[in-house]
Parts: sequence; C-alpha cells; structure tokens
Amino acid sequence: MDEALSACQYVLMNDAANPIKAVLGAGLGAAAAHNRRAVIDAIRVNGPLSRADLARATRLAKQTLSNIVEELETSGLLVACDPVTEGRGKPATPYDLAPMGALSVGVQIDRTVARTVVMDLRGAVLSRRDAPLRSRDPEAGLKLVTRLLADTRAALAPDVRGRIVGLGIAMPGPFGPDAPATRDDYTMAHWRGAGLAAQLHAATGLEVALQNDAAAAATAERLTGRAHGLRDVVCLYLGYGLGAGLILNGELYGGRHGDAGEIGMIPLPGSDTLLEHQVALAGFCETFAVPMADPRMFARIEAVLTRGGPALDAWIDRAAAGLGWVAQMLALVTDPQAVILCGTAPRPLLERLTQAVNAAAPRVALQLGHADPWVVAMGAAAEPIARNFDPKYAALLKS
Amino acid sequence: MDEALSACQYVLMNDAANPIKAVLGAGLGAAAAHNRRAVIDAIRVNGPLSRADLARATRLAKQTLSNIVEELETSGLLVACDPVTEGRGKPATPYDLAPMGALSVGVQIDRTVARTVVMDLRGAVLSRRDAPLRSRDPEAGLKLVTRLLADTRAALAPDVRGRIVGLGIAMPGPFGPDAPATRDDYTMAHWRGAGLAAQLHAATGLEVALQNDAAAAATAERLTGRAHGLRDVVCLYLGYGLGAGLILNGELYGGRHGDAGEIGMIPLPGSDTLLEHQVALAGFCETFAVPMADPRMFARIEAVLTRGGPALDAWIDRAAAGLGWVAQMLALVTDPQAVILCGTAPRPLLERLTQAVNAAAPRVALQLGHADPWVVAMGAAAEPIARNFDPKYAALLKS
DNA sequence: ATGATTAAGTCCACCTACTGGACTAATAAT
DNA sequence: ATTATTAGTCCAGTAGGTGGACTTAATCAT
Repeated sequence: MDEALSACQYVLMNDAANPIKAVLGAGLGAAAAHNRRAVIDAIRVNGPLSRADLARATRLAKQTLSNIVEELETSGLLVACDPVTEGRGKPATPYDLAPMGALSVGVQIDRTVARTVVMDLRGAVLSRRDAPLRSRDPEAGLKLVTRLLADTRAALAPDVRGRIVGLGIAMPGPFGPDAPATRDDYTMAHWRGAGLAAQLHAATGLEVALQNDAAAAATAERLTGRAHGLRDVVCLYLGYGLGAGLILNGELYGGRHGDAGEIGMIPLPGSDTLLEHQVALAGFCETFAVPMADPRMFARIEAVLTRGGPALDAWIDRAAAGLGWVAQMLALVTDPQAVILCGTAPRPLLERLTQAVNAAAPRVALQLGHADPWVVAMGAAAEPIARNFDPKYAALLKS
Repeated sequence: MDEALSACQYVLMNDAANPIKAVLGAGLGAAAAHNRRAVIDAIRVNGPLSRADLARATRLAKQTLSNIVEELETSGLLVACDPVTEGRGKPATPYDLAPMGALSVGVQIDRTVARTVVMDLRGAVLSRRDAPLRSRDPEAGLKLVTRLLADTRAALAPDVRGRIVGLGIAMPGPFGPDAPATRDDYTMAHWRGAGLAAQLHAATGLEVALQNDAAAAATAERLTGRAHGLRDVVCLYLGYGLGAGLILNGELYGGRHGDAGEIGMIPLPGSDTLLEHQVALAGFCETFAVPMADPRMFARIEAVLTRGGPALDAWIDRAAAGLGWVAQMLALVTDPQAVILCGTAPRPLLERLTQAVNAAAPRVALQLGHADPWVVAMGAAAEPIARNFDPKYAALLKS
C-alpha cells in the first residue's frame, strides 16, 4: 500500500534540508469533525439515540449536540425516529442513521473473480455484482474492473450517485517492499506494481483505499458483524490463504505498509511448512482434489464435508490444531476482547473448524463470523464508510 | 491492570438500565492540551525547535505556537536556547525541553529486588536506588517499596519535589483475569491481588500506572532508546522470562487488560514447551547452574559466556532460533518499522543473541536496545512522562 | 554603505465551536 | 391540579486557534 494512502500520524516536513517529524496539531474544525463522527458511531453501536442520550454519552453540552444532530439531519446522514416516551419527562426523539445517507463502493479483486458491492452508511448492502477474472492478465482485469464499477454506479438511482464517499479495493496481500516477488496466480503479485489504486482513482474520481483481504474482512466484521463496537479484536480470515485483520484501539491496524496480520506466512517452528499450508482452502482443495478455479468450488467443498471420512477428519484435526494455535498466539500477543473466524469459505467448513478449535478449550473461545463469498467485497466497501465516519485519532488532527 | 488505569476510549454510561457505549467528544480544551503535547513531542523527537519550526511542523498558526511556547516556558517545561542564525532572516530562538521540567518516579518490583528511578522530562535519569526484596512476602515487600519511594523523594531537592507528575510501577505480568494462578516466586502472582497500584497511590498521593516489565522496557526504549520517534515497533524483552512491548501507532499497546505481548507463554507447535523456556534467562541459569537469586548473577552469566564451550553454543543456537522465530512472527503480525531486543540481562548475552539471530538473515534485522538491569525501572518512570506529555488519542477527548 | 529580500516573531481584531443557564414542552406520579 | 422529571431550545458568553499587518534582524546584491 502506498504509505500516502494510509493514515499517517507523523508528517515529514518536506523542507528538504531539515525535515521535522511531528504530530499534527488540533484545531476547532478537527474537534467539530470528530464530534460528528462520534455521534454517528454512537448511533451505529447503540441503535437510535436522542440528542440527550448523545450529549450524555459524548459528554458534550446538550446544545452542542442539538446543533450537530440538526446539521447531520439536514445533510441527510441522520433521520428522526418516532418519539418514544420512557417514564416521566418529555418524550425523546431518537435519531437513526439514514438509509443511503452515504454510499460506498467496494471491489474485491480475487484470483478468479472480481466482485463489487455498494454499501450504505448503516452497512446495508444495496447491490452486488461479479464477473470472472483471469488473474494472469492485470491489464485486461483492470479494464474489466473499471467496467464493472461503471456498471455498478450506473445502476444506482441518479439522485444517490453523488452520495458515494469512496471506493475500497481489497485483494490478496502483502503489499510492502518485502513482499515475496513470486508472480504466480496464487499470490497475484503481478497486480500490485500496476498502481492499481491510482488507476482506479483516475478512472472513477473517487477516493480510493487499498486493503488486503483479511483486513477487509475485519473491516466488514467491525462495521456489521461480531466485532461491532469492540475495541480490540483479532479477526482470522480463511480463504485461499490464511490472514488476520487486527482491530486495535478501535481502529483497523495496518502497520508500516498495511501488511499487518500476514500470519499465513508464519513458519511453524521446527519444520519448514508455513501455517497457511496447513489451514487454508488452498491446502484443502489440493488434498481433496477440488479445482480452485471451479466456479462451483464451494459446492464441491461442501460435498466433501457431507461425505466425511477419515481423510477429512484428519485434515480438520490438523487445520484446527494450526488455527487454534495461531488464535491462542494472537490472543497472547494482542490481549483482545474477541477472536473471530470469518472467511470466503463454506459456512459448514468454518463451523466445523470453530467447533474443533473450541473443543480444545482455548483460553479465548473462537467465534464464528461472516462465512460468505462476499465478506471481502463488503469489507472493501466498509473501508470508505469507516474512513469518513468512524471516530479516529487522525480525524482530530489538522488537514 | 485495573481497566480504570488504562486509557479507555469507549466509556460505559453508568445509567444502569441503559448503558450507552460511545467515543467521547472533543472540546476546545482537549485540543489545546493536545497541542502542548505535540510541541513537547516534536522537540523530544527533533531536538530544539523554534516557534516557526513548530508552527510548520504542527500546521498550527505562528501565533498559536507563540502562545503555547510562552506558556510552556513560564510553566518551566521549555527553555530557550541561544538564537541561531541560519541563512537570511531574523535568527530563530530554539526551545528545548527543560531539565527537570517535570519529574517522574518509577519503581520496578522484581523477584529479588526493588528498584526506583527518578527521571525528568527529557528522559534523563536523576537518581537510582535499589533494595533486596523477598518475593514470597508481598506485605513486607510493599512496606519496603513504600520506604524506598519515600527515601527517593526525600533525596530530591525540595523545590523540584512538586514537579513529580506520577509514579510508574513495573512488575512481571500478566495481570488479566486469565493469568495463571500459580503463586510461585517466579510469576509473582501473589503480589497482584494486593491492589498494589491502589496502595501505592494511597501511600504516595501520586497518580499510579502499572505495566508489565516488557511493556515498561518498551516505554523506556521509546522515550530514550532505539524506538524513539518511531510509530510501530516490536520490542522484545529478555529477563527471567521473555516478553514483548508493542508500540503501535505511536502508543504503547496494552490490549484489554494490559497483557498484550505476553509471548513467553506461546506454546511451540508440536511440542509442549513454551517459547520462554527456550529463550529466557531462567532457562539459561538452569542450564548453567547459575542461582537466580544470586546478586552477582550477571557477573556469573558473563563468566559462562566468556568461558564458552559447546554447551553454551548449543544454548545460544536454540535460544537464537526461538528468538528469531518469534521476531519474524511478530514482524509478520505487526508489520513494524523496527524490532528491538532489550533486556535485564548482560549486554554480551544480548549481543551474542542478536548476532546469532541476524546471521540467519531475517527479513527484519534485530536491533540491540538497552541491556541494563535498570531498563524496567526506567520504563516504569517513563510511563507517567509519556502519559502526561505524549500526544495520544485519549488526550484529545473529554475529561 | 545602502537598499532589497527573507525569515522570526509580535500585535490585534476576528471567528468558530463549545458552554452554561434560563426557559419551554411534554409526560408521569401524587 | 400540582409537582417532578426529562427533552429540547434560546441566547449570551468564553476559550482558543486564525490571518494579516507590522517589527526586527539577518543575508545578499549593487
């Protein structure tokens, strides 16, 4: 990921001779912006809230909240619900996030398919669209993705098209300079040099953010899933490979290059296999001779699961051992509130793995999250929503 | 760690019936407080800076900075340096952190010893003090620590005594409810229930913060060591056990209970040893029959090192393998800018381990940090300085 | 030497966004 | 009917960052 695209707390003065590294200052405007985010977040986490509730929750003055809510309502981000009377006193008017208050487009670029999703402020999916992709040809792929995005936007009612706040892209990582250079279909490394984000920005005019698929899945899990409203969460993502999205201090943690959570590449001590080989779908498909490019791959995996048998049991045991181990390890490293397993994988498989892991009575139980081919695309779409509307440190600083 | 003692972004309304979880709002005052922190941090990271430099770096108006600098100068936190003329224009007056501008006391409570350190705003150590401790007896230990702290403060000049901003405590973790209950000398688990922080707060009247030793070491490394000015750092800490302090997004990351980084307890897959048994000082002392309670333990370890021999080589190899593995793993998980090894251990041992790890050409080279019996105490003292003067999210929010 | 240019820092009037208290509105308990 | 309680508005006040004009002190060009 371009560093410029990630939130950047320290700013290097480009004074050439004398670069000064410093945290940006905070001004009135930044505080105001933050307070709007805090309101939206509070409503997303708690459901509809009245101005009085919001004032208490944020510790801001009633008046301040009155102003903010009014402003958000007129700009179409909040809608008033019916007044509710609870005990004595004047009935409160709760406000909820406006359906379509803001829209976001997400695109997942995967080995064999591109998927787009349109999501609104509440995290509701408004439309889905996909198209087969040949991962060997990024040029043609880019064209296809561009067209898919154009179609996706064209299908929106003209009056809401202007409410799109950004484009999220998700694809397999890692993106940093240390990423392995093997340019095969599996890692999709040859897509990355292409300035994908810049090109899609040019093609769409939208603000663009690039995440790896595990980070995207965690973003989805945070906006609409099990990680909703939690502060510290490990979100394991099982797809072709294995990754983790880390939510730390209430924000997705990316690290220096956005490559945090690349746990698939952890070497198992005392052997030269990688964790990923033992746990992810690629290994499953290899073991059970399911062709990964097959559009009916999910159905075939489910068939293997229902058929059962000792080979399957053995695979599950081995995978659960690896998964349980990495879950415990990440729990020790990050001391989280929850560990979630989600994935682009058939739900029965994730269910079975979750049960197998939890059967070993780990310190932190594994929770089952989204098991859906669309998680990553949803997470991609969730990113611009989070970027624009979630409270975060960077939103409190200048510029 | 009491959750109340850790920075808490989400606040639970104690409305009993209807708890609302929300991020606090931001006000004028919080922004002002943040800007003061940003100034102090910028000077700490870059060295003396003029008002103009600071204005550019923080993107605040010249005037704003003039006000802030004046205020910080009169409150004794900054001092003007001699004006420097650089090319054309009026010479700039750089400001530096005032020696003794603020003081902090740190106490390390270890298995056999208690150490106190007084540190100033710049991270300079003003005094050290230690006393032997019998870890079996927390009651007597608490008295001893209290006396040690009283002595430490009494030895300060009366006019600076009022400048103490807090008391940092560091001791072996973990602190969370999942911590193993074995109450032996090694884990010091029986110290933890004692409400240590609360009691020392009562005894000293100072604001108290409790960290595990690895977190403290990372805090020291951040204020005065290799992690200075970096945003994402893994700091491995080798003492009796092995731990990690994680600096993520420029702040020490603690997790739910302040137990993040407890990597010593990671089980090595396919065996039932813990990582710690392979890497830390406890294992070394056992292997080479060095009594851990011996006050001359360091010298004896160094003797083993200089003597050398195949047993030593084997131990180093095994430890370096474990250390290198965990360093790589944490680098994959957190995608950091640097991985640092520090410890309460003889410098030659850490040097040798660092070399052995780097000989294997890891993706991220291990850097040698503080190797000093006083790191943890220094880190304990650094915490209140960081808490009061480092820019952080929480400082921008209400109350 | 003298004036032009550049940069640091001050002065001062201004603006923005949060604040606190008085006030109104609507409901429940007595 | 009266009182208590809570939601929400009105309005004047305040804190703190802002922007532009101005002063000071250096270098550079002539």
